[in-house]
Amino acid sequence: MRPKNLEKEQAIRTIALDIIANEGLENLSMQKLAKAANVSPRTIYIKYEDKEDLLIKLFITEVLGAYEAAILKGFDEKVDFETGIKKLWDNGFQYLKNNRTHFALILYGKSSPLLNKAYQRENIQQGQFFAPIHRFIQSNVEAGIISDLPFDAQRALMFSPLLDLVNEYFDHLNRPIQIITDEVVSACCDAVIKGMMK
Amino acid sequence: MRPKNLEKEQAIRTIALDIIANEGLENLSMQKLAKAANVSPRTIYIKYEDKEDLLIKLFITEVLGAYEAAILKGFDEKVDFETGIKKLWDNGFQYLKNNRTHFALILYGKSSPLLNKAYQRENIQQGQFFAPIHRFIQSNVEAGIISDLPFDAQRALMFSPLLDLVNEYFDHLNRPIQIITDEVVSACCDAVIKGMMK
DNA sequence: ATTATAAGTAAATGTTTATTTACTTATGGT
DNA sequence: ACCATAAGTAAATAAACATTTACTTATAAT
Repeated sequence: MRPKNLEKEQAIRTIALDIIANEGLENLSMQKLAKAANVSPRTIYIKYEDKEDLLIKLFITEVLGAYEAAILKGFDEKVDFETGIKKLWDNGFQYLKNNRTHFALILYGKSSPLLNKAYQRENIQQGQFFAPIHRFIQSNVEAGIISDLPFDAQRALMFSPLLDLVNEYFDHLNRPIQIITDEVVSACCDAVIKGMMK
Repeated sequence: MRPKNLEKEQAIRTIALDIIANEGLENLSMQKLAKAANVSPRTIYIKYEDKEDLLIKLFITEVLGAYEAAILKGFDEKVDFETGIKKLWDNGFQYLKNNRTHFALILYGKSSPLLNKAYQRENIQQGQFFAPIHRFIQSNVEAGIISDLPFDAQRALMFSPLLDLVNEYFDHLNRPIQIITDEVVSACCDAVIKGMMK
């Protein structure tokens, strides 16, 4: 039997992310995607059941999976709180600013009911995404180093400013001066750490 | 001449927000909206130039305008830092949790290129949105009470955890126990304040 | 070399889309 | 009482949409 052309599969995913980042999720159509990826519409349906299936797999596997791997790269749960958070922030900021199209879909994951439901399902059923971070927070709460709050609240305090800063980073990318520099990000990380510690 | 039916105008806006919140921006169509609002498609085009115009006016005027008014209600720039932030957080959380459909469009404002550009334009040209907050931050920086960072970074530190908490609030709304209570939000606000202060 | 089979294509399907055309209705000013 | 006019409607239009049909192609196993 004829083997799958993995380059085409990758082209479909990459170009789907491009279109979503540049024109918006609401402007991604299967025909536009097929044409841009130099592929017949039918080919997309060989690899994905339908549009919803494509979007969910793109979000969960391609984007969240890679994001999780990047953010946890070299992260050691046993390290002290400040060092750990700094590592996660540094990993996260570097990854997101180098993967604008991934970041765009992550943002849609917070807005789009379809993607949000998929994320929720994934998060509840598997409980795997960010499990090391969950344990890291837990042990620091138990050691009395940070305040005892629900994990969802800790996560909001820890990561949402980072995502917002990346958003500002891209907004400012094409202006005369870049406001969101590595130094600014680092200072914000310090503020987050200070806020969470007892 | 026949006068405008303001109820119909309001119905169009309210139901557009409903559809966006429940089905997603990508599933809002003019015909679906017209049918749901009990109005002819043409009627929408009397009030708005096209779909883009409708979305931008919905976002800027109906949603961001109301959000700004709500968050600044009773806010006094002269008050001390902690009191001021607590007021803004309380106003913001109450407003957003009572206006789920508005909140949904605010989230899309971060993802959708169309709305994001509109917000950026509005923010740069008028510089009015949140101007009192800008001054509040500025004077607290000058008084040496909080760290000196670019305003966009201060805003990220101050408000993005709040938006994330509202998101979690709605995610948990239909589960046995609500995790994001007023107490949790208040504790997060304390963390944000502590982090920003020198 | 042949063949079974999944991968791939171009073109068509019926539906939904944004927007318009041609017409009707309600009302403030005369 | 009427009329000018903008507000409103139902139905139509052409383009774009997700998905399928009918066919061709490449290759691993025989």
